[in-house]
Amino acid sequence: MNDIVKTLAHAEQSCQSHGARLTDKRKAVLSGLLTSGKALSAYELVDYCRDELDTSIPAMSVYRILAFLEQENLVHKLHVTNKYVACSHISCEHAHEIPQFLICESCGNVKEIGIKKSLIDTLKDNVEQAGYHLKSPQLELHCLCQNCV
Amino acid sequence: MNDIVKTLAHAEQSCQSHGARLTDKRKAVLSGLLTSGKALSAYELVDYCRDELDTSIPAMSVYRILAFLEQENLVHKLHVTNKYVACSHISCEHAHEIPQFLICESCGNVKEIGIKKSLIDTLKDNVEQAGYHLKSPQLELHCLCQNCV
DNA sequence: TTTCTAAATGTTATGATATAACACACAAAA
DNA sequence: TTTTGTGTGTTATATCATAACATTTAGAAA
Ligand SMILES: [Zn+2]
Ligand SMILES: [Zn+2]
Ligand SMILES: [Zn+2]
Ligand SMILES: [Zn+2]
Repeated sequence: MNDIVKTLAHAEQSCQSHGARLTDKRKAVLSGLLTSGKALSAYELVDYCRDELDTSIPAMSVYRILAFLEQENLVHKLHVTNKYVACSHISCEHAHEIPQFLICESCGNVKEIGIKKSLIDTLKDNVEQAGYHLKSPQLELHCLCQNCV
Repeated sequence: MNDIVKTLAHAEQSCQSHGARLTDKRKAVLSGLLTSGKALSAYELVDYCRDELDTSIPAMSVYRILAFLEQENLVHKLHVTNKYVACSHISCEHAHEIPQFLICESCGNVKEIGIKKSLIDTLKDNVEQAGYHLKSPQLELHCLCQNCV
């Protein structure tokens, strides 16, 4: 059983644990993201499912499926690029925290990291000092990955 | 002479200082952003120029003008919302640094802040530890402003 | 099993954001 | 005045996303 199959099994487990259903189509979309290892647009996922899995899913459905997967914390949306990535912690036991992303500007690879809480706290302080309240410290940082530096 | 007119004069000065031209149309777009005080989309700026300034500028031109204004550091693009804001430091003398933004999720107001360099350095360290290289530390944070908390 | 219901998916239309390609206008330089 | 480059207009099209309504399907209730 390869990693992706294992991860999909974990994802299914996680959904079932609170009565949500990871259907075949939802699995197809999630596996597309897991396989590519990078961020893909909804329409790129339509293409992937058609070309690689021989599964036709209209764009509208892909958007709905992505919304479901986001809710389940199996997928995250990158707002800066309007693309979607599989969560890196699907197989982890710990509760999911607010994620931070390093996005390679050159090749599109994305790494989901946990930034030290102390740094986030300092950031929060900075924001409060400016008279605002930080709602979601999801950072999406423009980077270069090791291969592309 | 009100604040916006002053700021526009500063902007014109700044352009002239290196041979760039702040044309009437470019001024119209910039003044739209300055007047609104919040982030606007390109198409919202088309509407603003038509309705408030009686100046018809096609969307294509607004995009080109925004690209010009960004290059001049007079405007910044918020990637998370695909909107544009006037720079808060147009009238400042200091060189422009990479900006950070607090975006109110509720009312759309945007505050451009300078986050402490030490914090950004720590962030950079975190990113390097993850094997990536931070290219642009422009942060765009989802917040609530004082009015909306 | 059959019927009912809610969830999931399909279909069609449309809106919103953005860029490409080429034409035209106009101001500064030669 | 002619030339040249910059700015702007026009049209077409790509890309991202949602609304509204129809149909299918899975699971619960009868
Ligand atoms: Zn995650
Ligand atoms: Zn890369
Ligand atoms: Zn600025
Ligand atoms: Zn607000």
